[in-house]
Amino acid sequence: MRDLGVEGVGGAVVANQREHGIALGQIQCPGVAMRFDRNAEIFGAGEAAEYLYKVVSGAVRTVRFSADGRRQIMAFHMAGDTFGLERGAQHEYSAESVTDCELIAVRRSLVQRAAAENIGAAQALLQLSVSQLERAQEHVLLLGRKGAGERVAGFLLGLADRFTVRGELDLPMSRLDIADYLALTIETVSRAFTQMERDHAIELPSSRHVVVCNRGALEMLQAA
Amino acid sequence: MRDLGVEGVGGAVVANQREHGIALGQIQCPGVAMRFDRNAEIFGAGEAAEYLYKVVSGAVRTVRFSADGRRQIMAFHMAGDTFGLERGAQHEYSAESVTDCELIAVRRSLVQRAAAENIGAAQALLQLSVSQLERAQEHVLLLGRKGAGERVAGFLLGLADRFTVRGELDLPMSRLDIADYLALTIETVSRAFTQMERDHAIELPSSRHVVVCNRGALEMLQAA
DNA sequence: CGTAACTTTGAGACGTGTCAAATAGCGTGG
DNA sequence: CCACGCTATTTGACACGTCTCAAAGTTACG
Repeated sequence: MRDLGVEGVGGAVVANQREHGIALGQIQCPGVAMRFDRNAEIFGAGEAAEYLYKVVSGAVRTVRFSADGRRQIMAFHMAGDTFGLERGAQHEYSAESVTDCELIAVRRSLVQRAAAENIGAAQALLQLSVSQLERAQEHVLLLGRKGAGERVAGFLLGLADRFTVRGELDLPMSRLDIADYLALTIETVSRAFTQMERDHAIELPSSRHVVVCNRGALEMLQAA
Repeated sequence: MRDLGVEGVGGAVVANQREHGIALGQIQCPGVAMRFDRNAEIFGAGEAAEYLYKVVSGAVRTVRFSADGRRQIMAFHMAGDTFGLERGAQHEYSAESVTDCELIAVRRSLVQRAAAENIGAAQALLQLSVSQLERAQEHVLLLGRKGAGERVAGFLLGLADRFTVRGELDLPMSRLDIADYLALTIETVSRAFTQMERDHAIELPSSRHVVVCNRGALEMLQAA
């Protein structure tokens, strides 16, 4: 199996925490601040699902492995995003840090109590779940009905919408992470970047730094 | 664009209804029974999302179209399944009957009120949403990390787990529906069925009737 | 019995994966 | 500050799987 270089070390609980919890509607669920180095395992598939997490800084990926070990990244979670929602008592997927990152972890029991006692909290939780469902459906459409170039263009547009600073975008994740999210190989992802550069849709001052110079061209490429 | 033969006719409200609503926890949300012919549109993407639906009999597919008209079936919903959950006020996808079917439609406002007044109902709704999220993630894994034969085998196993009667399975959907769910072509799906028959994993007395004679072999094929 | 829709089968084209190698980038230690 | 080594990325040539196009076969239904 491919060595993914994920460290087995746990995250350090940060003593001097400024962030206090996760807001669910009006309710603030108190939580613990944690810090992880890049490529650390936050939780693994099969472990007890004890916490709901919110990203304070950095980036996190949620990952599933198929029976024979092929890796599929389900989602990237950036600052402000929440992850760790589960139906049962165990995690169905694992979560790993993409970069060094800070998280807030709230005990699931607290979340459940908040939802049981406060309508707004319950609604916020439902909202969270349904919007993740929508993102997953978008992902299905991407994988099912788009070619390699279209997937990469769509991926960049999705990131650009949320994180572009003056037309510039810093990718926290490697080509391998992008490939495993888009169900391609690193070679194909790399070729797609190169092609988009040739088409003057983007510029690549460095491999992790993207300048979107022609959004329209990207949207054309995204097509599908 | 491919002609999918979906009729524009609405569903008839059944006067003499025996099913009365959808259960959410302890709460029974009263609804209206409806009937649709096969390949009828139940709702379209972009329409106002007024109802939550439950399948009483028959089968329903939820569908999204990519910008250039390629069709992706997100899920099949069989008797007992619920669909129509949305984040916003509009449907993000459309729903069509696969076969003649009977549904219960409950006004969203009633569902929301039930969830606001009753903890159990809110929890049931969340449960519904998270389990659909889990199914969508499984779908992502299927599309992202499996080959044609593996997808078809996985599809059959998923159906077989829920609807096998004495090792026999009746497929309500056409090869085209299966192809559009698995992101393959009808030709590739057909070849996969033929191959599984050659491998003595299944028998095909008719194209819609599957006898699973070697579940282990199917699980091998599903591999991935 | 005839017709239309659905399914199966075949041959060849195309896109992405695989394998191999060159290049660029980055942190570490001298 | 530079040299080194390691990792990440890019590029190329070729293989393989699925799609496309075409046609034959099957089933359902009037």
